[in-house]
Amino acid sequence: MLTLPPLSMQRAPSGRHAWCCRVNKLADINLSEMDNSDIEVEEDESEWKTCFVDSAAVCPATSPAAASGPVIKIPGSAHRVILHFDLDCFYAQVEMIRNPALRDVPLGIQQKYIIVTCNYVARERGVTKLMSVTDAKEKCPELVLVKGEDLTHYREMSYKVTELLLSYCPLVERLGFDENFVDVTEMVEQRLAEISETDSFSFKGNVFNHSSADANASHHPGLAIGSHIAAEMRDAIRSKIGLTGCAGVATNKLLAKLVSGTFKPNQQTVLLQENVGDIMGCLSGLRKVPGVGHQTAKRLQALGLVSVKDLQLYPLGDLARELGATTAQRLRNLALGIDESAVTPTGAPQSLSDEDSFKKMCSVKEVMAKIRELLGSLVERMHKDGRQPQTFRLTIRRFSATNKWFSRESRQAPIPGAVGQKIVSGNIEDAVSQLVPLAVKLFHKMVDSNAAFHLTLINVCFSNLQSRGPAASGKGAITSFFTQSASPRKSQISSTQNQNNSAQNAGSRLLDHQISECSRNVPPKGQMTCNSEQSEENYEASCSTEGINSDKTKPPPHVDPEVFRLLPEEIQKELLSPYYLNSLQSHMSKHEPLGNDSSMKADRSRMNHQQPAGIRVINEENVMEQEKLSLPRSSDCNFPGNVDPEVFSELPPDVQKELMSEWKQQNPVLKTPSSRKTGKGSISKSKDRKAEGRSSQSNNLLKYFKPG
DNA sequence: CTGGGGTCTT
DNA sequence: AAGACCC
Repeated sequence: MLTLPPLSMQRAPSGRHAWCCRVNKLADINLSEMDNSDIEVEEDESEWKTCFVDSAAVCPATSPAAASGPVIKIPGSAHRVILHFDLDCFYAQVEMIRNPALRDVPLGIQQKYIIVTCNYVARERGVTKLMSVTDAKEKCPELVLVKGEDLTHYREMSYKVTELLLSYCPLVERLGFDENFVDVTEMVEQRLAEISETDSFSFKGNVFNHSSADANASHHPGLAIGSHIAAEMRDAIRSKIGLTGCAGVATNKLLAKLVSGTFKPNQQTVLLQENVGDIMGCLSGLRKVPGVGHQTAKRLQALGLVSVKDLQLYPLGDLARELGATTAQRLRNLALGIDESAVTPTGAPQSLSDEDSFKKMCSVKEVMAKIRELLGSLVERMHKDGRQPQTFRLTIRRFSATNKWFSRESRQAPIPGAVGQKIVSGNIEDAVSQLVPLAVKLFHKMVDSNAAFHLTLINVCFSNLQSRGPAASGKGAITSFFTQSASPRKSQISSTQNQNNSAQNAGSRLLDHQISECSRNVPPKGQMTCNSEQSEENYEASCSTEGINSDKTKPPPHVDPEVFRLLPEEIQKELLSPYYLNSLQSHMSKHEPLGNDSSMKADRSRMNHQQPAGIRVINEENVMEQEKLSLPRSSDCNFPGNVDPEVFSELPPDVQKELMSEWKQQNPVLKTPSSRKTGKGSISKSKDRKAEGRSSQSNNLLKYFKPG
């Protein structure tokens, strides 16, 4: 079934600024062997030249006729504006926020024997990602190490970033903890419609392979506006959360991701269609293409393909014979910079797992102890999530001299309902006690404990996560908003993504609505002159969410939720005050002593701006004029509650001020009652499973978006 | 002496 | 259940 965007997507009758970009894109690539599939794509991509702004009216009539193959394509899908955000040395940044004294020292985040990431001070001294501790200490003896095996803080900060992005736009897809894709096509169209003809376009940040002289933004209005949106979002991430990162602006996920890494750190870059060939050609090898992993690269190398150009020029038929038609086409498209994949809202996670690796474990006793330990933290996380896991999986890695770094084995089993309910209700101890024997049973399906064994990793995982039924007590408008049943999933074909879809987007749509109310006074264009203090005031006056959220306040971790709910709102608020939480925190924990440096100066942004080799670019302006650009958009983004007051005092005054202003609002958090759709009697085929899962989980997602 | 997570497909 | 991919 093909679901088209509703015609009610009211678009101002502005034909004037339609995106009449010149589309030379693939012409830049010197392809001697263009075949039919390329032509099809070509037609599709060029279509948007001619039918843009009034696409809602044009699409239904034209798209079936235009389709040359079995796949129906909507012209609107060709002119997407996709952003990719990539936080700078994410774990290191989180640790530097937790302890600002780390900002000025070379810092490495250590997991076992590996430096998984490091700050830029350390990079200046030759430390790199995924370097062994030994090598790193050799390169940089003063390197300060922080253990990073516990991902809790990183996970929390990661979801704050995703939530902030969701407050602008519902189409946010996570990739790992530190990257997000955002499809801002609709936002761009909205702003385009509001633009007056006297306005001129400009790019924010870098433009790949262009200098300021020749990057003409008026030829690329969509990307130009996208670059301003990206700048606003990056600035929000910095001012509200305290993290810096890069962004890429392009017409698909592949290109957005590739271009976001061309200026690092803390910069952003636009890729124009005319430079697609350039950026693909710049890649040093096929492995650099996202989607081409180790195995695929090896198979391609066996065919004599090592560069992106090799793959572009390799006959598609030959490739299909080796890898299958689908994979062949996909890989070739990737090599050409073509990627039609949609930005799929990630929603709440599909699984939660906890693992530990070690040199040697050979006794059942040790195994049981480790399983119990892992289960303890996993069950607690699962409880906080609120959903009930239906499946448990145990994974091990055995030591073996040959092939030791790969190959894990796993066994899984259903979780008895009673155990699942204990997790949900918070009976952690009992749940763990009942899960341990289950895990041991699975363990013995893999390992004969009579014989000798040698494990190097154990992983425990909950999956098939199901939401509870609606909360017993009526909670008002928001709850009913969330408890709508899932609507039929839109067809995959529609990659112009319909945001007015259903409960699936309920949470972010609510936020989105608040935001558009907020931003009505904000000039749609990037060159705004609004002063941030005034913006904050406007925001507080017009966009408070207190009334909506006030009965969903979540108690601090040390307070019984039942008791907390009974307290007067004033008291609740006081308990939630960051100062209260902080004072508690400072009594309960202290910072790790810092190896050598005691200069507590919190000097942010001494990042050096490096240029990518062999790429001609310009730094059009200093991208972030931070103080001026901040837009009052996010409705409920709170700085982490577990900030030490001392740490806070080290922050730069401007950041402190912004944080204070955030905290003052201290938006109580949506506690999400969840909806459980009726099974609908389907043995969900994996395509549907994804859709169903996402829609039922959208409300749970909010759980990850609350202040610690 | 290559983490501790995740995703989706086969 | 394994294997591919991503960070």
